[in-house]
Amino acid sequence: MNKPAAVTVLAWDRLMNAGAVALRAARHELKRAGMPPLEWYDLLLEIERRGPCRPRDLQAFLGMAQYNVSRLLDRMERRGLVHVSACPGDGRGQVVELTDEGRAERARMWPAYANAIHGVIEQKLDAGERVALAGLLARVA
Amino acid sequence: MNKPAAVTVLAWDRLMNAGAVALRAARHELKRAGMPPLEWYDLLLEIERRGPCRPRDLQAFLGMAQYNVSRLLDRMERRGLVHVSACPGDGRGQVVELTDEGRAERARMWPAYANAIHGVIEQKLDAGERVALAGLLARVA
DNA sequence: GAAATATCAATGCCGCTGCATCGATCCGCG
DNA sequence: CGCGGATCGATGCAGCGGCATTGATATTTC
Repeated sequence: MNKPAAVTVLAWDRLMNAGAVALRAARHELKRAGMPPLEWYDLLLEIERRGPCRPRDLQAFLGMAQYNVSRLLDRMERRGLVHVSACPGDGRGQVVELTDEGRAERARMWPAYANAIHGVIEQKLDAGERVALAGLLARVA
Repeated sequence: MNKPAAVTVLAWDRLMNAGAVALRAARHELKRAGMPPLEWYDLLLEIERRGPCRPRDLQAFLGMAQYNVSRLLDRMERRGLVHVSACPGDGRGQVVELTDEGRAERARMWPAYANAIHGVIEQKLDAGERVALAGLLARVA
């Protein structure tokens, strides 16, 4: 069994904590602005960046569970943010693409999201620290 | 509106990512070992450290929602890990304390939890980096 | 080319979370 | 003391997430 050093546990605790704080902040800002849940943003942005893509790819890129992608897409399609169609060349699969409204909604969400990012990162760390943090966290994930 | 700098967004992304990775690892290890959910550990540890305490304090210390504390305690009491009794001096309140079984369960959970910590932090960062990371994250949260 | 295997996505079931609200108790102020 | 407001914790309801399984199609194997 691995008995982690004290500093390891400290870093872990702070990571869990900072992660929770960041999550809460993002959700709070989005809710405050009357926007959809945080997960929608990630999905919308991913599709916007990659163009039309398949659910199983979104699943892989975003690290989501298969059934969550399935249901999330379902909800988002019902609100007209994405369009899901059969995949040419693979009868099992689908292709997901953004609607104009989806693109617009993503853009509307950004300011609220940005507020959270600003409050959690920009307001608390100077430029050098941000670089250092990004570097260290890159090695973790 | 605050338009965060690119490095700010990068740090944010990596924080969200690392946080998710850590969470997944911890939950995975606990599940693999047939242990209770991650949240139970935090609650058990908090009570173990502070001694008997009141739900509303646990709520504050752990940053949980009131109703989640309430229901979590309820589940844990039913499994015999904590004991909840009326609070002397405040007819509304309660006092929560660990049972022996609660203490034992917390101890049993630790190795699985430690595996996750080891895999996410210790295996990926050297001692100096761990200190640096802990320092930076402390400023965030 | 037929049968076994793997991949893709959906879904029924249950437990947990978020939200709003409630009942009970406590506290402050006149 | 008595009333109004605050605090503590529980809970009904609805929505989301985890798990296991299914149905459909594609791919591999012989």
